[in-house]
Amino acid sequence: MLQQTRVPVVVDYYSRWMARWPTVHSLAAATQEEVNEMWAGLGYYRRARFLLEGAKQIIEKGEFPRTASELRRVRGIGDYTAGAIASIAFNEVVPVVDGNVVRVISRLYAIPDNPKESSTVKRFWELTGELVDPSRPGDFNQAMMELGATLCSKTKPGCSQCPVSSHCQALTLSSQNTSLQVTDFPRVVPKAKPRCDFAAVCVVQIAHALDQGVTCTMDMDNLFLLIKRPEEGLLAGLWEFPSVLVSEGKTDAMNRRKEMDKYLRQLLSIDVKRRSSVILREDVGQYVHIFSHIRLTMFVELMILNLEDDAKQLCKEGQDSTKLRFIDENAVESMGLTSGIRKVYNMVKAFKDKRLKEQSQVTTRKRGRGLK
DNA sequence: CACCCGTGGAC
DNA sequence: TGTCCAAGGGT
Repeated sequence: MLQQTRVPVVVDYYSRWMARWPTVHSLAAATQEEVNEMWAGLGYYRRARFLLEGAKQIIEKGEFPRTASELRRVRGIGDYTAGAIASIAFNEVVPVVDGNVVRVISRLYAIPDNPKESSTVKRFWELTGELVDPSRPGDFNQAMMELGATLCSKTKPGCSQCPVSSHCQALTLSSQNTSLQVTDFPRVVPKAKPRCDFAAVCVVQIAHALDQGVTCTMDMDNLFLLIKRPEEGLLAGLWEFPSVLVSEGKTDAMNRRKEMDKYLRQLLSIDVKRRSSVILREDVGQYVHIFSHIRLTMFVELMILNLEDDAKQLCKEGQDSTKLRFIDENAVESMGLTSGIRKVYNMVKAFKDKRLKEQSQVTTRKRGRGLK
């Protein structure tokens, strides 16, 4: 959980996770779906899949791996995690190199090289390996990480209080050369700008047959259509509202609806337009979700349908419940959604609330006139 | 080696 | 408001 994720973000997830799956055995018996739901909102969802795979691997093996090289073979465990478990849990004398250690080491040895380059990474591991305290490798590794996380911070290092400042070559250099500072280490490497994607998102709500008219759109029994994303790639295997990527030049309302209609037709095996009465279809707004490598602009629309009975039946028959589900409002709010999809849902909900308020005002005014 | 894969807190 | 990046790993 802590891979590329800060402790404060993780703690609650960790508690819930460990309460539900306290042992490797119990986790190995869980389903991918359960694991996804528990992980929802934490990001880097492959970690959840790998953790489940890893647990199964270990059960298959029959014993928990106790050395870094054995741990390294488990799914989702790389050099860092293998070293951390081996040293902290089993006292193996091996180093760990995470983002914090990279900062500490690159300053201690005044390493000007690109910290992402493999040769430099190799050097970090070698240098840290020379320093590990053989009697307390776990404590040493945690101390190195803690030093990097606190005193030896990225922008404001507390060199005056640092217990190893007398060994720090970056500090020495900075005192000799005014143009060079401790914070120049590790070298900053420019990263690629995120690409821009555009998506049409349609929150499809199936109204009850009895519920005619917009006044019923807040009915708790109304169903939302959710789709399971492909098992590979971005947000793999997670649930979302029907979405289609559109090219940058075709983000206008007409093109978006055209693409969405095509998608829904294929998805539900029916022609939505012909087999339903559209109670409401309206643009809700757009939301820009920032991933680490993608800037995704989502154009959100709300569509409330009243399907003909036979079309509803077709939907049920045509739907593969492992890829497509109709879920009521309560369940949507309690289920595991990605943070972007949750944002979209809240947007739509606010939109409906506003609509309902406007409508009740209209009703009140009408009633007022009637009484006169 | 370059790129893919989320999220939110800090500054 | 924008930028950075965290207890990284896989392909």
